[in-house]
Amino acid sequence: MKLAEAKQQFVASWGAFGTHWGINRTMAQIHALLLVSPNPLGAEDIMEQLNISRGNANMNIRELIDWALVERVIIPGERKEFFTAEKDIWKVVRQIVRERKKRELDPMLKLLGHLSEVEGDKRDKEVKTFTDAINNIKRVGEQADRTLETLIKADENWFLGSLMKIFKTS
Amino acid sequence: MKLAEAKQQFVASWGAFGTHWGINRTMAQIHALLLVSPNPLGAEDIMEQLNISRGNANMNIRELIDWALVERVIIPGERKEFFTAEKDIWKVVRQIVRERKKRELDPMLKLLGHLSEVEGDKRDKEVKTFTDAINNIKRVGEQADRTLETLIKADENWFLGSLMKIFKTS
DNA sequence: ACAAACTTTCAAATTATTCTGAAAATTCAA
DNA sequence: TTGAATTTTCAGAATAATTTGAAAGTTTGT
Repeated sequence: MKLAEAKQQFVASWGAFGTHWGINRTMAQIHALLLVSPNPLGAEDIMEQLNISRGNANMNIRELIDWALVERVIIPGERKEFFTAEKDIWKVVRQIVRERKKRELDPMLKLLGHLSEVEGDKRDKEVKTFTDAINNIKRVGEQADRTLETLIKADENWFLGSLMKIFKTS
Repeated sequence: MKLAEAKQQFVASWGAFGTHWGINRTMAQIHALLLVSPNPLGAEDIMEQLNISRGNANMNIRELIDWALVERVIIPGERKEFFTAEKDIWKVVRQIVRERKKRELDPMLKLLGHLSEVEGDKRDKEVKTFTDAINNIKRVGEQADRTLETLIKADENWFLGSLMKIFKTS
C-alpha cells in the first residue's frame, strides 16, 4: 500500500472512530492528519487535504487546542500560524481521559450524590430500587474515578510495565 | 427531593450522558428508566413515561436487547411483552466494554495492522512519521485490548478489591 | 497610520440523526 | 380459522449537528 493511500485511510477511519465516541468527525480527522504529519501544518494545508472550509478548520483546530491535543507553532519568518499534534499516544490518551473525567464523570458523580438523598420510606419497593440503583452506580463511578485518576498520574513505563504484569498474574 | 422528581432527573441526565458517548438519548433514557424500576415495564409504560412514540420505543428497546443490557420478560397471564434491565452495574459495564471492544477496538487494531505495512523507504521522513504513529497507536491499542480483556473476565470482587489496592499502593 | 496577511465569527445552508405514526405483520386465544 | 391484541417496519417529518463562506476583526511589517 502506498503512503498517500494509507494516510487517506487512516484519516478516514480515525474520523469514523471518533464519531462513536462523541467526537466530531472533522475534529478527529484533523487530529489524525497532524498525527502523521512530520511537520506542522497551516490552516491552508488542513483545509486542502481534508476538503473543508476555513471556518470549519478554524473551529475544530481551536477545539483540539482546547483539549490540549494540538498546539500552535510559530515558524520564524512565517506570518501565519502552524499546528502540530502531540505524538506520544500515551500522553494523548491521558489527556483525553483527564478532560472527559472532568467534563463528564465528575458532574455525574456530583449528581448521583444528590440523588442518593431522595426522601421516602426505604421499605417502599420503588424507593429502595431507586436508591439501590443510584448507590450502585455511584460506587462504580467512584471506583472508575480512582482508577482513572491513577491512570492520569501514571507514567508510560509504569503503565506498560507494572500494570500489564499485575493484570497477567492475577 | 421527592422520588418522582429524582427519577425524572436521573433519566434525563443519563440520557444526556449517553449522547457524549455515541449512545442515542432515548436509548439511554429507556435504560435508565428500567434501571430504577422494580418491576418489568411494558412498551406502553415506557412510551408514556418518556413521552415517545411506539416506533421509537420499539426500536430502542430492541437495540438495548441487542446490547444485552435489557431482556424480555414474559409475565404469565399477560399477553404483551415486558422488559427489564440488568441491575448489577458491574455486569452492565463489562457488557458494554465487551460489545464496544468487539465493535470498535478489534476492527481498529485490524486496520492498524494493515496500515503498518505501508511500503516506502523508512529514511523518508513522511514514511517514518506515518509508520511510527501507526505503530505507537497499535501498541497502545493492544495494551488497551489486553487490559479490557482482563476487565471483562474479572469478577466484581476481584476488581473492587485487588485492583483498588494495587492502584493505591503503586 | 496604513494595508496586506491572516484569523475569527456567525447566520444561513447543508447534512445527519432521530422520531413519529399509521400500515403491515405477527401472535395467540377461542 | 378468525380477529383482537400486540409488535414491527419504514417513509416522511422533525430535530440536531455540522459546515460553509463572506464579513468583521486582528496582527504585523513598513
